[in-house]
Amino acid sequence: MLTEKQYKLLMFINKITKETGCSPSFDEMRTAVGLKSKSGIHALLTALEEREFIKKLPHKARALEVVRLPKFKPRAIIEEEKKRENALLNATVNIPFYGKIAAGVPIEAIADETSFLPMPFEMVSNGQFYALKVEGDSMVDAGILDGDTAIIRQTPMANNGDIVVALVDNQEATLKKLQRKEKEVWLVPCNKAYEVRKLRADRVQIQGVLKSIIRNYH
Amino acid sequence: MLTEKQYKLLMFINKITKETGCSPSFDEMRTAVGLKSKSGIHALLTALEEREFIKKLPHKARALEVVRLPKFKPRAIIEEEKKRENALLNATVNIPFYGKIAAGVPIEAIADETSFLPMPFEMVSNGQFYALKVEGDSMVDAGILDGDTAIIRQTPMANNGDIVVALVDNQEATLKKLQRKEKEVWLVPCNKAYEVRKLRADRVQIQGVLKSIIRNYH
DNA sequence: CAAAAAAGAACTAAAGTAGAACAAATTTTG
DNA sequence: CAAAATTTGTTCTACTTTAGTTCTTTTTTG
Repeated sequence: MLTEKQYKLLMFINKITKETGCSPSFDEMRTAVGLKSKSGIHALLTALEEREFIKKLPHKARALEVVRLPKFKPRAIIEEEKKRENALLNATVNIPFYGKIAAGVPIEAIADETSFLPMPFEMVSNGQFYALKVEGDSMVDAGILDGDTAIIRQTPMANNGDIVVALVDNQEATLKKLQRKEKEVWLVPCNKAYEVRKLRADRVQIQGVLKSIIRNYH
Repeated sequence: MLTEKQYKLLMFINKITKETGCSPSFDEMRTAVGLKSKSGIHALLTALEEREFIKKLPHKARALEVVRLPKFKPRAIIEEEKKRENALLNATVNIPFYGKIAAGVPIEAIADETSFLPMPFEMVSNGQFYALKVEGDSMVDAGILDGDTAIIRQTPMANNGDIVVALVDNQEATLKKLQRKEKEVWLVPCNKAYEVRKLRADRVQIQGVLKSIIRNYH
């Protein structure tokens, strides 16, 4: 069919002739296409004529005729097709499964050697999510058991009362209820057998907020 | 008719020309079809021209034109498309969402007015599943909280210790731990505040076994 | 192992860009 | 109206970039 420049020129000629009833001059075309010399236009016109998109009367001024245009789909249709394709692709989203939490390793450190967990698109459409396997019983009173899968929204923003993934001293990641007290951060377990950890705020980094718990039996 | 590669290339050319009005270059086609060398494209184009699917001006850049499209897809393409479609369909399965349990209504009775819950295919591939919203706190010690979503495998077969959906007297459906004792069925809550219900076996009907618990925060 | 497909490299050609000289057409004007 | 002026189109050269062709070698595959 055409090269980019040929296409651009053809569309310009078509537009001008439709609008004004007469062909553009070489200099007008030169400007429109963005060249500094007319010779380029001449070459382009020759190419267009060779491909039978225009006809021109040689040695006549402003004597071009658009014979045909490349047939293409309207933008709207193309975009609609893309949307539909996306809707299908979005049926599930694979979120990274980072392994166990409370394993004493920052989450970034294990971010590569991951498997993936397919999640329904609706559940994880807004934001970055990842999954962790819960280890230990420190949250049983919140209905979070050893072996449960936690779906975490990756964000440093959390409110008091949220259950969060907290990284302490860049070392140890745990899932706890968040409670900020002045310059301290309290990591509150949901199990009377455990104690609240009260830490200086700068020692704690929030790596995400609990969005869902999934537990599989058998 | 056409080989897989020829078909793929033809469709690519068609798509690009329709979308942009310009022909793709050899390198673009090379990438699209998945070759590492342009010579292969040349061969494919020659074949396509021989079969009169395209016209090309030799020794001109981006001067291809699609003359016609094939009526039939190569078998390989059909199979590939099916595979991809299946992969997407399998990505999630919609399982029926029957509403609340412990609502005192047999599950069949509400089986029609349902919404659906998309579940990753892997989780619900073997068997018939449905979802229920858990109501009440009778199972909190098993980490099942009020408002949790229970994914149930529809089956009358359950083992001692399984958490099941039990229908009592064809009336009242509850989620409890199962314990069979001789001719009795015990429905064991997981909350010290509740009492075990000991029922004659014929009064109890198992409607499913708990497969998963899903809980969403916020 | 032979035919087909693909890769790779070398080569050739076209496209794009620019500038200038020139020729033909068109318009202006004396 | 005809010469002059001006606009417009053509052609040539030169150079860079992009693209297409062809041939040989390698790999794949039936």
